[in-house]
Amino acid sequence: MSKIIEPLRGVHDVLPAQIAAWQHLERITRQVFASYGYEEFRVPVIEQTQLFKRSIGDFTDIVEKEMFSFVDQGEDHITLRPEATAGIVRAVISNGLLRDGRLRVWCMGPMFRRERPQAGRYRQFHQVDAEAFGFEGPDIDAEMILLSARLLKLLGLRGVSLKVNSLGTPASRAVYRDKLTAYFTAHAESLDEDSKRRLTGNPLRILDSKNPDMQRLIAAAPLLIESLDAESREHFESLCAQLRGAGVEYHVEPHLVRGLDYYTRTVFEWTTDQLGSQSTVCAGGRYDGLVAQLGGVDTPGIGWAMGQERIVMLLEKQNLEFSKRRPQLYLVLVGEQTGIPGLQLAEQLRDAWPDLSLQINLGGGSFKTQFKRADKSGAEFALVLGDDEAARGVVAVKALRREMAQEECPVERISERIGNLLGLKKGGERNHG
RNA sequence: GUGGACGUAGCUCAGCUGGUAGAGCCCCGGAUUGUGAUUCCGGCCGUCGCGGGUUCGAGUCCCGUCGUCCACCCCA
Repeated sequence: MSKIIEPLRGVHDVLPAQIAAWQHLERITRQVFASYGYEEFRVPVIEQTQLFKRSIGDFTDIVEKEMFSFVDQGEDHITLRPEATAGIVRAVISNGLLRDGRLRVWCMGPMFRRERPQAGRYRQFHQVDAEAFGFEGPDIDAEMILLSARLLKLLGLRGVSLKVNSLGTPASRAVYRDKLTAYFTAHAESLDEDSKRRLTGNPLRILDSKNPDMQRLIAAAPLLIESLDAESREHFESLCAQLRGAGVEYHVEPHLVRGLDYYTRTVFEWTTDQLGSQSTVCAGGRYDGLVAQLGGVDTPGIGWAMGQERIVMLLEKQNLEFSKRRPQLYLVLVGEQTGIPGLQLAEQLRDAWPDLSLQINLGGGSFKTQFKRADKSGAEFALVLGDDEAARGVVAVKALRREMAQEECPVERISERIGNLLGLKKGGERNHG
């Protein structure tokens, strides 16, 4: 026996027992995006390293130390995407999708960051991602937030709250940044180590510090919202008015800063207090300069990302139950001559009822053994085909979890009988998936 | 990247101050002829994360390493 191979650090398997929560999330996601008229978009998980450096920012933690980057045999510099926006913007430009001027899309898939793992923070993790291009006004900001709110609500989650803020235009943010740098420099002796480091790199991040000793200093710092240019202020106020109009609760959080360089004006974040320090479940913002920065026609953009693992953790924590897909029928086959008739019976039933789930006993076994398996499968009914039934052209039907006497049914009438017993509909469900 | 806790059967865990491992669940089989979930009986399962060291002897002590988790950093 050779040594078993362990999974890489920070990556996880989603086991069959956990899949119901994931499928619930995926189903609701598709449903909600469809209800807002967003189209699904699928883009590669690998891109040129340069793409992320240019979009996320050279001096962000993500680019500086968290990317899985490598040089392939053709000497291309490749990176596993650490987030979705950059790739989507690239794809939108590459495919000329902005010729229509406007675009609303979403995607779902794995992201990769080489961080120190923790519950709710993994090296391969998954995000649901929404992006919209070509909308100048705050109406799209409101729609994006409403969409995320609806998604969280339909997932059944409780205890998430919304924070919003505006970072202004790059120009007004630069003015604020200078003010802030001056303020913190004047109080440099009270800064902790992390904040001293951030003072030169990204002083806005100091505002985000969790250090209790810093809170006094931060509270007295100049507010970004006071440095906003008039247009950004108006944009933000309009957004807030729309949120109120739509009945969405929010808090203006003047210290809310996103870590990626490309954000402008609106930023927002949904958080929970149920996941320890990994409290953000969904976050995003506007990135008006990014498309131009990546070589496209200057087009405003906005987007958000939702951490699927974090959502699933919340679903599990809140004990939300999802209907498990289990077989409705288990076909017990005992005897020398029942193999082929059994297959034919199963296929006949599947032909008749596309939505039927039927598990066939494979590998033989005594009646007792097979009934044990039937029970464990979760099936509603066991169908029994033994030599005796096969010879007489009948199938025995036994209810496994409801009061009903065992009965026999001629093979030619079994489809109809099963359809009645399980309440199946011809042609199957529509709207599935 | 920094600090800390933990790591024993598939799962949940027990194993006192060092003497070469246990329970429950799960799984498999049986309780007279072709019928499950209960009950009873029996059975399988571990290089005690990995590698070194101390010792006559280590799951138990020491060092290293890998992994998980917590906080920070950062972020979804």
